[in-house]
Amino acid sequence: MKNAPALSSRSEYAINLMRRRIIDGQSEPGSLLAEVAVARELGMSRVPVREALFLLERDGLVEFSETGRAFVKDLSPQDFEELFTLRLALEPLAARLAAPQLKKDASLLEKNISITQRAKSVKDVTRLDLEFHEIILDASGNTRLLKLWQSMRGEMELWLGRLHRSHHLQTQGTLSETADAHAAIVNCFKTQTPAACERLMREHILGWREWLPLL
Amino acid sequence: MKNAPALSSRSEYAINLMRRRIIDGQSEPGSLLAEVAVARELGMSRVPVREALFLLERDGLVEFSETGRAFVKDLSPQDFEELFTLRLALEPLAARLAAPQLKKDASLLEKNISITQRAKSVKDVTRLDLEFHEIILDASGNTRLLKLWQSMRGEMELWLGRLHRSHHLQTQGTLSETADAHAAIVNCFKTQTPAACERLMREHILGWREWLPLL
DNA sequence: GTTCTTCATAATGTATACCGTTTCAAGATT
DNA sequence: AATCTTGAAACGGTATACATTATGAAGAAC
Repeated sequence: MKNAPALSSRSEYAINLMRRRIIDGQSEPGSLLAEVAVARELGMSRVPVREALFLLERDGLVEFSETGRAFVKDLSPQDFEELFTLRLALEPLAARLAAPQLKKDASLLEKNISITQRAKSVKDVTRLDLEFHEIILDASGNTRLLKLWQSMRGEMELWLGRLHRSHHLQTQGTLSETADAHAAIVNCFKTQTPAACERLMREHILGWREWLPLL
Repeated sequence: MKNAPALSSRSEYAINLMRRRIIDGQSEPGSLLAEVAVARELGMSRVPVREALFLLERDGLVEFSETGRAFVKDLSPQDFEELFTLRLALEPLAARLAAPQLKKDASLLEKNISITQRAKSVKDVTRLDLEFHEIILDASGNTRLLKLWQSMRGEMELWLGRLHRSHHLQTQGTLSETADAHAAIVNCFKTQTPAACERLMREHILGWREWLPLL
């Protein structure tokens, strides 16, 4: 038809494009994502678009009405509180489970920190921060735990993106503080017990929450 | 409790049927669920079947190969351990969050217990047990917490179903013990603090784990 | 002005058809 | 016997077409 779908499959292409548009705020929260309109714009049929919308709903970036229409998710402060509550429940657990593995090999975390220290934009640091945490979830060895966390990641990116666009968070302090806090966590993994790692991660998440504008 | 698109009839029908077949063990673990075959058997086209398979994957009853073929999930003991770990993380939290609400009104829980006391089959008690817990998750007021739990429910039913079929659990003791334990939890909600409810729920989940054959 | 009705439009639900890829077993090769 | 080919059948990815329902604005009734 029109433009060649770059990535492996069309639905994957549709997912990535819509995902970015939603997180970057190009798609208005609450706006309708009609299958035909999206399909025509992306140069494909409704079928892969439909599939993409299903997967984006799983990631919390899209929500369906009772009659099956897809809308760009409009997160509320309460939604964010829910996400925070779940991070606080899942991440310290993941840190404890991952501790034995990360004590042996924390190279991925260290590499992430080293890149973070050189990062310049808030956007990059946000992404690297999430990746740091995801490395830990992955190292926990609990595939379901990882998947649950990943299912919330999109919503967190969405929330943080909107926050950055509206509030212009002060970047100077947070950039280095993020790397420092992460370095402390890595040190804990290398020298302390799993229970200690769990406690530190809990404090880290609590601190992260304190940081954000209350809105 | 509506999710995703309307699923007015056909895809919903397909979901319910396949779901039951998988949990009841009529569909062999690891067997292929080819879209054409299922569609022809259920008297519909591939489209609603395809949608049903996607949603069943979200519920952990189906898994896709890299090339997109759907198979009946084959749970391993490790899978069950993961589920247990997550229940232990999420349910005590839910109990604490739900405590204020349930202190005011525990009628749904009490009704569930009353039905459980009169239940005869292990199958019924298993279902009522899960419903009891889901009532608490629902009362927590955290919609994401509830959804995460629901996404694991299918796998738990699947595991328990296979367990019952292979081990013939002794039913006499567990039937009444389930109702008794649940009654104690309700009493805790009505008279104790949220933190106490959280601790009791943790003990309850740990006890539940002890019960099951190790396999 | 407000509420109810109507109805064209728009959107999803579903079916069918085509195409490319994967699969797997029969046959070839060593 | 074990391994490597190979090709037809099976299967999923996608497009298109049709069916059904929801939506929302314009008009009717009060």
